[in-house]
Amino acid sequence: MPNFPKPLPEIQMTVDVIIFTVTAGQLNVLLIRRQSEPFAGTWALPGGYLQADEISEDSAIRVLRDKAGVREPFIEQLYTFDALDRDPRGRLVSIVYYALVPEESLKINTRPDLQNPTLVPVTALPDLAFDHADMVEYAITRLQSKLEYTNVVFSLLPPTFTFTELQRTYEAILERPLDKRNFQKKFASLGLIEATSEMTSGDKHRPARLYRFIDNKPTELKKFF
Amino acid sequence: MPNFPKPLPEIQMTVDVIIFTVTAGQLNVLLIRRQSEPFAGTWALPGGYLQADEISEDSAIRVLRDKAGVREPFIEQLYTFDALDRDPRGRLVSIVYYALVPEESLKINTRPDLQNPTLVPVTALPDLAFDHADMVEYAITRLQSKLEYTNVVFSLLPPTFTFTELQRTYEAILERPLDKRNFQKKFASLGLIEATSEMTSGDKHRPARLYRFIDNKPTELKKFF
DNA sequence: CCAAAAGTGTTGACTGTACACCCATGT
DNA sequence: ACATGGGTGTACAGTCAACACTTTTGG
Repeated sequence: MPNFPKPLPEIQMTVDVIIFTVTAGQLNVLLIRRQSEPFAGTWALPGGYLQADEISEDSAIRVLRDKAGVREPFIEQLYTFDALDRDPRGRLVSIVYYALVPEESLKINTRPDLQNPTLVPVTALPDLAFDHADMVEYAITRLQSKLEYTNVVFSLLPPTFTFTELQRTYEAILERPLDKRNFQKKFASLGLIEATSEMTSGDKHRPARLYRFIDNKPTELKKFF
Repeated sequence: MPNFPKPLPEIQMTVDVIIFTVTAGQLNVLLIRRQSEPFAGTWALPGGYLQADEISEDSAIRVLRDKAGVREPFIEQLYTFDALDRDPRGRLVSIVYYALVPEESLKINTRPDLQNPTLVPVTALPDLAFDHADMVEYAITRLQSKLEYTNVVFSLLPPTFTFTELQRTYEAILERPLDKRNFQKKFASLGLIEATSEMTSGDKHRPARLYRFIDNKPTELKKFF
């Protein structure tokens, strides 16, 4: 390639991961507190250097395991951020992934030596190190549109769930209320979920039917919402 | 980050670019013929090494200028490919962009010392070097869905165009015929284009009205097709 | 006058949206 | 008995999809 000088070794690569989960009707992101400079003490996304013998997706999966105790996440590459000034240490290119995790499969160990991994609602994000705020913003946009034409929501829910839990998950991410009757009609007609014979119990109201996803595989749909 | 060893310098980065244009009702990709090993003599996407002082998008824009003579393209990051065995020379991570270019703004110089840049219809792609076939396939899928909910098609058309040219562009990319009356109704109702006072002439049939896009900025739309 | 592409409306099916009341349970 | 969320149907509006003939030009 005539007009490209030879490869330069000064560029280093990192992988950052945006771990989403929905708790109590809120969309949350997992953040860590940086121990070292730059941005020591500031909240940031978990991540690390890309290893020469590891693909970036595996690297992201490793971060998920170490920081959130999650083993089989939904994970997808989001974007590669490579602005020249994004890291004061020099040219660092970051391949960013986002992951969707059901609340109950999270096993977060907030030990300081693991950088205090903490769930933070996206509606109340603190200042973030580097360009991590841009990354989160972009990931939310992507997640919102992904919800509308795929079945990825199953990655955020436990094996069985009520219609209301499903609807609350959508509402948390789309940040708008949905009509209960229309939501149920729509979802029922998609054929993605089926009723189980189980009902909730112990709540101080009428028990709710539990449903499950028929297959837990990412699928594209025509239209959604 | 306790469980990440220190940065390793052995990873190198490249930028590859998928340049799309529509000619004669066909979607084409610009390919070059590799001069050097590996894959010498094989068709490949144009690209080059990422420079330490240049962001990947500018690198992609430079490729466009050098190989296709294009100055103000629509360009978007597609995906970062980093499989361990994607390049026999070692660990090379490629940030891939795709660009949309109107036929008449292309100035391709097929000189062998510029690696014979050549437009090839996507329906008749030769074997490609590295994982470039995967890249093209993914880019086509992305382009198809992008067409359905954005106005990016303007990047593939000249400043003024007929309704039929617009429709043929959609058909070339979506790879299916569209109904003429429904297409015109739909597009007219979107308010993206306006009639000029000009008509085509010299064709051996009735002249057609020429239209233009009201603004040439990427815009998201509700629904499209 | 023939060939070629331009231009133009209507109908029926389907999909989306708005909206309110009774039910089953725990306290 | 009351409070809480569960569960259900209808009507109207908007959008989508199918479909064919007349017009204008060049040759």
